[in-house]
Amino acid sequence: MIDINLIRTNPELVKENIKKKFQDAKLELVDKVIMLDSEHRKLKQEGDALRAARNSLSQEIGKLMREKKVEEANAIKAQVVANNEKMAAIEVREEELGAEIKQIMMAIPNIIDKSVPIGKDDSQNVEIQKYGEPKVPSFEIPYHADILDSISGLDKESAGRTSGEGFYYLLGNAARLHEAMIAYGRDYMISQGFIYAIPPFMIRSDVVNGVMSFAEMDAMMYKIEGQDLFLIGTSEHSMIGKFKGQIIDEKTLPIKMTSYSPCFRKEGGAHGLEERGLYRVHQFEKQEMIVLCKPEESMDWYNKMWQYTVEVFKNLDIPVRTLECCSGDLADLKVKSCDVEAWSPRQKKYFEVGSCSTLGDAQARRLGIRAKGEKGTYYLHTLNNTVLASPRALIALLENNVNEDGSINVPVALRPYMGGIEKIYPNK
RNA sequence: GCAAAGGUGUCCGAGCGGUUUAAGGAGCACGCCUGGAAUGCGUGUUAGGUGAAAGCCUACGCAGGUUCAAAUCCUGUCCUUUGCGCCA
Repeated sequence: MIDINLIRTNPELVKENIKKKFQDAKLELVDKVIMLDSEHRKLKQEGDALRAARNSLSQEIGKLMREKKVEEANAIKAQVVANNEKMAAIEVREEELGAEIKQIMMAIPNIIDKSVPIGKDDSQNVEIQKYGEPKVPSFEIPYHADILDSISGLDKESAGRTSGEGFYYLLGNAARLHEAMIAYGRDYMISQGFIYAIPPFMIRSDVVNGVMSFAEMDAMMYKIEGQDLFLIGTSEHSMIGKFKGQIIDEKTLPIKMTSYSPCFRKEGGAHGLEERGLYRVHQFEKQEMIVLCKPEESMDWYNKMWQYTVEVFKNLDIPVRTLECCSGDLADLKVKSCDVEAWSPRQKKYFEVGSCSTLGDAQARRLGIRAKGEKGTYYLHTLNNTVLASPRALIALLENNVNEDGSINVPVALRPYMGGIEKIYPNK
């Protein structure tokens, strides 16, 4: 959600931005909201005048009552009643307009950063960095579900019976590796000065609405029956929601936190869950990072944050590249965003393992997250990024660390979390 | 889950139908004092909207209601604390 003031003072900029995102259908919203806004303000002024009259007349009644001039007071009461009728009509319209304006404002995309490459869709995303050699070994890398099978690490059949499609049991060393990766990601972020948090795994609808659009919510979030609660799709939701409606002392900025949570996603509309694999599932676990900072610092943080993820994957012996999202692929709330992708030597291409975004003040404006300091009170900037999400990261780990004989190298960084094991051997 | 008490500005906290334009304090900012600081004294300081400005409007957890008038009364709801119950 952008500042309506920007639309008042510079509608062309807002329209230009919509065009850059190839959402021309939304262009008319700008003029429409300007119209509604001016009507709304006019009405508000009328309403304010009426409310002012009511307040002063009511006060006068109070004075007269104290002086026991009951008849005079009653005469004024009649005036206020008449006034109130007019006011009620205006207030209804005022509220309608306000709601309509808010709805449109939610639909108008955030202003993207100047540096964002222009492009229609994800095919035009731009590679900005590569780390490690995307090796294709001389032997054929098995499908990750087969690697997992070889170490008796995966049981989707049982999960199908208990929970249905899109769920899984991770077993033995596979489960341990999965948790080791998360733990390593966690400790890496702690070493970078982030505060570790375990947030609520369910949140209320008002928080959900603050962090995503209704359409996104419907496609992603599981709702708890009979209660106003949703299972989180990422801990970003509860971590940013934590600050809803707060005014934060500027001196405590930046707020840097790394959170762990399971993540639940309906994956509605996605082209199917894989039959055997773990690439797209209803439940995964993620170590996340968030930063809340002053507006002028957000771009620096953005660049630092995705580098953390690259560093984590580098330490797990997984080659990665970073792709910047082009304008058309950027979600409406985001100012700039990139995906960190891991190399798949089996598919001979990269696949997404993390996503880093700065939302500018849009999320903070929706949720009412402000800071107070020398320059007064202002909305602060919010950023979020994946440290590591598994089992997707586990897939990358297995494919990049499996040997021709089927054994799996445990990267040095993970060994402390694996009881010192250096290699995992297949048991069949 | 039951019961009681409570939710007021950045924080603490008073107010419990009209004299609240939300007392008082802490914190913060500025000034005086000082060689410099602490202390002390003085001034300012809730947020949002609207307006050129003066001002006006809105908000006392949230949503409704009663009233000429609601922080204050009523209803619902959420949260917190305490006690009881239940439970890893």
